[in-house]
Amino acid sequence: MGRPPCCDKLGVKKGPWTPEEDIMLVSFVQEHGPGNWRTVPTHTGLRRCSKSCRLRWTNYLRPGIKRGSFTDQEEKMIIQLQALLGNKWAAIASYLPERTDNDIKNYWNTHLKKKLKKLEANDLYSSDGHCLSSIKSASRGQWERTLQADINTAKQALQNALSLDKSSPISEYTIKPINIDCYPSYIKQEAKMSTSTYASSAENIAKLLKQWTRSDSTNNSEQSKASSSTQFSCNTTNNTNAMTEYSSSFESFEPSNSDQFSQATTPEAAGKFYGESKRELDNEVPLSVMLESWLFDENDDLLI
DNA sequence: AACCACACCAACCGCCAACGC
DNA sequence: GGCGTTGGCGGTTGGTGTGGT
Repeated sequence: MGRPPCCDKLGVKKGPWTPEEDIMLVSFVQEHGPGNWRTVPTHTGLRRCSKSCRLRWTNYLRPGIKRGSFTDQEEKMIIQLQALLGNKWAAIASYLPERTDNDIKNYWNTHLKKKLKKLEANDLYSSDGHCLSSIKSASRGQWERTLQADINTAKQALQNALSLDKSSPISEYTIKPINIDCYPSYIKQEAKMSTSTYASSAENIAKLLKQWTRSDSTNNSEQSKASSSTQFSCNTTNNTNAMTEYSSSFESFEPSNSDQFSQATTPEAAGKFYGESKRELDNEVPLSVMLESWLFDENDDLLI
């Protein structure tokens, strides 16, 4: 039983997003801010359900998203947090501000699960077939040192993440040199057509968006063919910059109908803009505090 | 070159909690 | 308090890319 799926309506498009749709969605968020997803399809003319729009934004288009492979530090942090929190991907993602819960979940399911299984298998039996439990006691000191090292790594990672949380995201996403190579090809095309300093300001984005929507159908179809979501990816470092630059252009944008962007000058408001949940913003016995104290406290108890 | 198997990840689905009326 | 709507979350799926044979 239950509520019928929101996407069962006739005429609602499914499947991969096209560059045109992306731009329409980005354009909407620029004007109205992220939220009010219900109104997105009607406002933009997108034939997508509100849920799909929200997902596309939070998992792909939202500024500040880091793509590409996970670093060792991120990996360790995910492992630690997963052990602590379970499959609470959203909670885990809140400690990795540049990663989405979907990304973390995917990474866990495709990489870490296997990796841990392997490690577990290696740990359970030594080369001569002895069970780890017997070894554990024998090499307890070594095991403890490893654990301590892991905790320190997690501490460091968490400290970094929390310092990101505590400082204003705005400062994190301040303007960096534009590296146009990292934008999706369809964006690059527009950029080359119009100006060499693409996305140096929100005005430019607005102009480009207008150009895009005005461009003839032939042009559009060519761009569609030449573009796909995978073209968002380039090397990891550059990609981070790309999204960072993308976000910086957002921040300088002053929407006419909403003040969500301009309000995002406080960490809280900015946090909200970057997709943090209300729960985290309220900071009422937040998970972050619990986790922080857990990791930052002396670990004497653990190492008896 | 063609086929297959596997890996990866974007997107979907269904459930649930929060919220407003 | 009941009900409908919306947003958020976690699990799962299916399309696409890639490597091996």
